[in-house]
Amino acid sequence: MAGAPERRRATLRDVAQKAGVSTATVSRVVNCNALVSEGTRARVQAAIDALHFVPSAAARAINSGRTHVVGALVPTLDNAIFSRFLDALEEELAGYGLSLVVATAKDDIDREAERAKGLVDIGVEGLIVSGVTHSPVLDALIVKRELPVVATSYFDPSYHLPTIGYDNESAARSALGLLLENGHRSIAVYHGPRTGNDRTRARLKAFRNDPQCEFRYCAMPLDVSAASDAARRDFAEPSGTTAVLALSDVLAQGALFGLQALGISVPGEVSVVGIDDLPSSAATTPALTTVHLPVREMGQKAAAALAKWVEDGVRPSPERLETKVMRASSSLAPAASNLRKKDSGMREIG
Amino acid sequence: MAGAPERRRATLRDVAQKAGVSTATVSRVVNCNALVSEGTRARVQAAIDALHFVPSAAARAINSGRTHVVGALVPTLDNAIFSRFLDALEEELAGYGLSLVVATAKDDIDREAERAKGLVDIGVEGLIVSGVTHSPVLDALIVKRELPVVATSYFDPSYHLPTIGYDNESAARSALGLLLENGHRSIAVYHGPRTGNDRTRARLKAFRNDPQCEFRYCAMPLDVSAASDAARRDFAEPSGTTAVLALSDVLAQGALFGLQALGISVPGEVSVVGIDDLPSSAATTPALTTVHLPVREMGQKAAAALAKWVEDGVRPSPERLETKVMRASSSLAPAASNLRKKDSGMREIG
DNA sequence: GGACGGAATGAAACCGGTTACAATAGGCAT
DNA sequence: ATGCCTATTGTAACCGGTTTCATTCCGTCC
Repeated sequence: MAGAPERRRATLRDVAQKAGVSTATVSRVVNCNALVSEGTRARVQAAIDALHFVPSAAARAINSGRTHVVGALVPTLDNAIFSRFLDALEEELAGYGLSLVVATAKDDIDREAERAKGLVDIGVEGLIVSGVTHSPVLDALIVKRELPVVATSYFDPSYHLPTIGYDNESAARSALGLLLENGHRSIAVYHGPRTGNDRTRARLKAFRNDPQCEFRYCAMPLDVSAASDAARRDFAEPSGTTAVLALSDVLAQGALFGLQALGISVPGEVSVVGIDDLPSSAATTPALTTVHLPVREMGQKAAAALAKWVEDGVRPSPERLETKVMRASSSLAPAASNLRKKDSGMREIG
Repeated sequence: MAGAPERRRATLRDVAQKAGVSTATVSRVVNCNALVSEGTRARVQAAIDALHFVPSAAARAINSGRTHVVGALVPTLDNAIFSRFLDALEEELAGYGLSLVVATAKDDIDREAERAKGLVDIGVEGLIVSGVTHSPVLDALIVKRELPVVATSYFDPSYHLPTIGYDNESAARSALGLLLENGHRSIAVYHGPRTGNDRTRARLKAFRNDPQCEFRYCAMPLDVSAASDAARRDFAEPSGTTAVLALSDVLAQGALFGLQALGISVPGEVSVVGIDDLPSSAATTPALTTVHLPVREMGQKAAAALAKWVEDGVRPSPERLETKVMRASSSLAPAASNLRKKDSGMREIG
């Protein structure tokens, strides 16, 4: 048999030897440095091709001190709102020559810290995180490494990391305001898990105890089916509740579908309002009344801010992004009609 | 003024000097090597803490020859089916100690190749790609680097890379079969862009020219609103079309919503069938009849296969994952009733 | 004809870790 | 006291590139 087919990948020295030049020259060729004669360049290039030489990223990184990789920690990828954010983030980061490593925290700050540790271990130069509630372990890591970190989906200029996001409480208040203006006084509030998710907690803060308004809070997994089931349960019997305010569109859509399954008219009998403005929320019938969260813009801004921090050492300022009510009278109607209906009889009899 | 506050990050040698030991000893402490006495370990640890020392990922990578990073190239993140896949992929990869870099190809093979180049430049040890149609540039890169690459969302054992996925044509045929069994003969086929997307092209192959069955193909952006608009346009006037077969659930949901907006009963008047089985497809009213694509399972299998290839050099075998019809009679009903309706008069008159 | 300047190239240090191997010291049996 | 073994630590080579600086070779100019 012939000798072993040489499994180790070719190095710069292999190429240099084969081309009969020094490693410095090969390095120059690889980096398109002009200071190489045409003949030499050709000879080196031939050696490179023959040996299938590809420079080692690690060796380069060790010299430049740069890895050109940043990380993003999101609660989950399995939710359109985060994947949309990441889509914009990735796109924009690529424009800055940065690659994006993703890791999911699953609403668990310990897991988040652990994953962050993993990202630092592979050499990320910066981090994007969601919200402002994190493990002390993560905070320590950030300080120790002097790691550029931008917090998103939240706006809080007093936070120790720059935040680029929206005001969650105010978004929820916008949604609530719509319902109150329309005379709704008995409202079911559908929301995802509170633990490990400060965005949800912030949104819940919008519901001050209001003596003239009754809120029924329903926690559920962040999942269309869960909200659909909840609506079917909650509205199977007439309850006097005239509206569902869902703290995220996934749940609002679920509620809408659940109500439709019961044959309850939206917004004729029950109004539904969401927060997020997913792409699909504009297309449901009726289209969902919701509060738009500018997640694409947030992805772009966060990418730009982190890139500048990583490249130029400029720590970004917090940025507040505006939310906006969408389709204010689509899956939302005045409560009056509903009250009338409630007076006139029970649904299962009528 | 005092001397410059020393901006460079501390290195192993800094720590060694401060602790009065050799770099080898510090390295041992960092790597929890047992061969260090308790006293020395404490002294070194103190120095590490004092200097905020964090080892360089690049320097480690250069020694181990491993970066523990793999890349995934997906068409887009802004579609629940891919983000769901990535969610499973990331989770499973983490279990193997691998981090995931994502890049979006946007259905453009040149952009895909360019992004792949970027991933290799940062040192990924392996790659996940979607489909089997790629740029020669990418193929060359794979060969040159002997890069482990797994192709997903597609099953083709004859392809030069191992594929882990489902048979797209067969999935489409399952969906079509349902409609045919139910007597539908005039079917609108809603699908996303054909260019740059071989999954869509494969699904379209299911529609052989069938003399007794009439297909109307409608290409549109992969987006709920686009399909909703299309349905509103297509079904505004009675057309004899009794069903919509959407090649992805995003479009099926859009069609469903569009039909509902027109007041057309689904499946009473028009049936709708999709492919994907998104989480939300189970919750719509009516729930969507669709063909389940096991994307979570695909994520897990792809992660396991790539991990094994990267770690142990074992090239995986192709794996075919089974698709499955879901809710066969939910948004789908026999065409007979519809034909009757069609005979009895035009909708806008009746 | 000798000094000068620029282009092409090479030698070697260096980046920040890991690790094979050598060296030293202390404990214990003989 | 001598010899051997082990535990601990240090020395230095090495990983695969980049980069500084020196060197060589030419063509020119005076």
